[in-house]
Amino acid sequence: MDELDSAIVRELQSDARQSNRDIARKVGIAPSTCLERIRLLRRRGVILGYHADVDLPALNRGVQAMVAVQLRPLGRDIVMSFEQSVLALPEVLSVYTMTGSDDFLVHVSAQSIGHLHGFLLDRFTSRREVVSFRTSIIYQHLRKTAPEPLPPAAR
Amino acid sequence: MDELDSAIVRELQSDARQSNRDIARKVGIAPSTCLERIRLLRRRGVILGYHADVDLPALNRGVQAMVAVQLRPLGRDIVMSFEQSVLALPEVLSVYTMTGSDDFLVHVSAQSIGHLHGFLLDRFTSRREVVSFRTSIIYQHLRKTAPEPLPPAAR
DNA sequence: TTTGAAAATATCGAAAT
DNA sequence: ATTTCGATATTTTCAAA
Repeated sequence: MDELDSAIVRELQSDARQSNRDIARKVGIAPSTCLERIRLLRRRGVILGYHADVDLPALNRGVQAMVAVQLRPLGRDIVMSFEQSVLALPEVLSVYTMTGSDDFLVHVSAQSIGHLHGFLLDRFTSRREVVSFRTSIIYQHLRKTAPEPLPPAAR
Repeated sequence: MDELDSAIVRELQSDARQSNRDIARKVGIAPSTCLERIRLLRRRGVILGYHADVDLPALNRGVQAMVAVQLRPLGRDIVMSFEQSVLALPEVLSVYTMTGSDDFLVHVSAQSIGHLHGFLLDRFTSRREVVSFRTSIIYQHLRKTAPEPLPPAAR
């Protein structure tokens, strides 16, 4: 993971669909070298995948919310089964498992406030392991598409 | 946004770097048609971009946290300036602006717990508009890379 | 939407730096 | 280790049907 790898990763973060040739030119190496570097980054698990970022309203998902969930008892099986089954629901975008008074944050999106409400009533109130949940509507979600490597040593 | 567009979007969500030709074959149309559809999806703003998904530990970002922030007063200028300046910090991955007792959730990652602590002390305690913030360490973040379109009508 | 042809690109091996 | 070159396969791209 040298400076070259970082530069390649940065390019693929900002536009994953540009040609290998363009990336090679921008970072200043031969296309064959670039191709091999990208393959290694993929194989080493540095690059996990390439995904189109899609406008949520265009997918009929105009309303976003964050649901803070408390689960009891907090056994391994119950936690893992909750994570997996919740992530499998169409409305769910991601699941954060965390410390603190809430055990999970579930990022969801739905067609409307009404659909969101129905979804929560159907999928969360019915779960016996869910002790409580609080829902916050998301006005805006700003995401950084190309997080940079952080410096290793000093501060 | 017909069934064909959905199929193309789904392919680009799951692997944004596969060739137009492969996508065309999978969804059962000619490559030229597929190319034109992709261009239109891009121009219409359905597809916002293509981004490599990078392993956070490989970027020296082994520790993730969610910071719930309260801001006062909640004027437009203060809110927007907070969102932008926070997102510009290297450690910040995304900012959720929301309803509820917390005004923002800031998703951050850092080299270590120590770095995270230092970052929070330096960048949040010093802000006069930040009334309070609570930090939760994220054990795991499961993200759905290909959210599907939700059905338009019934429930 | 498709076909077909030209241009651009990806891919690989081998040799060179 | 990386690069350059060359040769081939694949892909993109666009004009025309």
